[in-house]
Amino acid sequence: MSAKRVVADVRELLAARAYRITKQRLTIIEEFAALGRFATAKDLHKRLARKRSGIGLATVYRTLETLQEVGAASAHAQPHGETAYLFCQTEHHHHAVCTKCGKVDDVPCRSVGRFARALDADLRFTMTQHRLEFFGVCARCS
Amino acid sequence: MSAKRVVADVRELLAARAYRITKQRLTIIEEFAALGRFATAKDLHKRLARKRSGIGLATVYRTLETLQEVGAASAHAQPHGETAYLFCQTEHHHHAVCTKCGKVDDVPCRSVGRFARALDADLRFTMTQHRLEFFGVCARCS
DNA sequence: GTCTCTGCAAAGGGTTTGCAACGCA
DNA sequence: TGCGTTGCAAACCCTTTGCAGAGAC
Repeated sequence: MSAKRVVADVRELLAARAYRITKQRLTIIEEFAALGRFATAKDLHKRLARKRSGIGLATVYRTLETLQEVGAASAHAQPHGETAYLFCQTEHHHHAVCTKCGKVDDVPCRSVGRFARALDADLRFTMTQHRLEFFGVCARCS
Repeated sequence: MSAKRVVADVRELLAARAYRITKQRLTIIEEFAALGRFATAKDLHKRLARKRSGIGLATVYRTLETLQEVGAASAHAQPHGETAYLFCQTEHHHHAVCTKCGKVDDVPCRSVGRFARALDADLRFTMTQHRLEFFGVCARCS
């Protein structure tokens, strides 16, 4: 998917919820979408600063929040307190994170039914939600 | 496993790494192990305060850190910044969290091989680590 | 023109750290 | 007795908020 296409898609998501299309939001979305990996608000802010965008850190935070709201980003709290964000527009799925280059692939959600059945049988636990994360080495790095 | 047994086990883990067995650490371990669910440092601190233990919040944090180090606790960063800790001594496994009562069951790590093979086939991604979390309703709550 | 959004700086909240007193080994 | 541990308070760091001016629609 081209960068232009991605920006256009998110633009629609924003418009659909009556969010305004501002220069700052477009700039952030462009940078964020092109990244293809987890980034903290500070990471993004630093990258935007290099381009002399003049966008404030608070705006980055507010935009990331908005993107989550319209379903174009997901947030992942990290052990030491910072939150890592990932640009992702697709339905429910999981992530395969390359531990070498940091790139994140989407993993469709399959085979979870097996777990659900095993849980019900073993613990009489009825699963309603799940979260899976995979870490390893991607094709390019191996 | 009895409470005494659990405390004795952790005592050994601490001693093995030359950590000192202090009154505060034992008190925290007892409270934490009996809980059987996620707790933040503040949660534990509040519970300990009720028992007039006089243990400081910083000590709770330091003890939780130590427990992670010896493999008796795991930390889970939460969306809004707080970290939830779970007392757990067993090998690599996963958690089934009851969304009604908050109790956490351990889930042995099975069937992950399937995911690994699928990832390798689809994305040429070599999985080295994974993290699975399940949410739902436990036996007692259903 | 209205009402949302932005940038700045200050406030907020969780966690860590410095230090003197304490207490386990 | 020596050195790890504790309690307190201050420091830290990430994130959120208040507000006045700017900008989208």
